[in-house]
Amino acid sequence: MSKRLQTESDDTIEQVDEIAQRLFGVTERMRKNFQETCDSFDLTAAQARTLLALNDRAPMRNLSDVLQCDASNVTGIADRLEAKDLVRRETSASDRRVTLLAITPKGERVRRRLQESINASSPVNVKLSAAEQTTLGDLLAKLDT
Amino acid sequence: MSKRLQTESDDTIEQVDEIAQRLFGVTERMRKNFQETCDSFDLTAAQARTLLALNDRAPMRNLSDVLQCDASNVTGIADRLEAKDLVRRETSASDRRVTLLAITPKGERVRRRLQESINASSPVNVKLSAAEQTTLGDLLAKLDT
DNA sequence: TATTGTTATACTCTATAACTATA
DNA sequence: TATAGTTATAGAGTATAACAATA
Repeated sequence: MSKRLQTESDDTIEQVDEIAQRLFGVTERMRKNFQETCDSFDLTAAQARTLLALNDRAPMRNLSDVLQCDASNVTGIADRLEAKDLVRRETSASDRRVTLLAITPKGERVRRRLQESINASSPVNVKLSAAEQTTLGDLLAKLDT
Repeated sequence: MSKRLQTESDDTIEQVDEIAQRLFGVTERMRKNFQETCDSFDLTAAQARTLLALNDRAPMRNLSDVLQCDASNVTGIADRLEAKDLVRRETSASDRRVTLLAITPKGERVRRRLQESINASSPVNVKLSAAEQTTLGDLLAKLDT
């Protein structure tokens, strides 16, 4: 292998590594941003994610899939959201084993403000034009397949 | 505000949210990929990150900055890497308070194979062309400022 | 006085296993 | 027999505080 080709290969590897580092860096910052927003709403990240995932109502089991955590964790999250009157537990009519988490009117108001706050402060929204956002979305979609 | 403008605004918000979700999704998969590679090398993620950060030798304090963790954590990481003969502790000649972590020949071989394995399996490398990688890198750089 | 690395300890997050009530 | 949710408990990861050695 010639020296020139070797160099090109090294450049490629470095670019891949640099992009990976930046991906982690960007999402880490967005994660911290999310955490700060959660703090200002007096919610843990898990509680906020649950609220955002709750369009209307959903089985608790369903939520553990969305949150990518064990079902046992959802119990505590639901307890604390219920204590804040942001969600309430309902027994499913069709399967009495299933408990649905339903968002309350207060929870719906919080959810909406939370979503707005997150999107408004998102670097994706602040730093990129609409066209750049589309390009980024397409590239990420490729990575996601 | 007209109905049409309202709709456009909603579309933008949805796009921002979708891109954010995909960013988290992509990095989460890369993180899992990294974890699997670490497992196959019988290293924890923290040990692997330390090894990758160690070009030659570095003060332990320096490493806690790079790893973005408390200095007290580096002690344990160094203990286990030293037990595997991948690094060794050296006292700095210029400041006897400072302990340097120096990579061993065995550590250097492992580090190289680890880096190759990670880059080769990276979605950035596998799923994107060189041109797309450059575009992605530029967009991430914008997000990172 | 301040800093490096160490130790002991505590806290958070998450998973596992056993349990109940339903199916 | 299998599944939804609960409970108790254990593990990993990380941070805080006190300490010895050195600057």
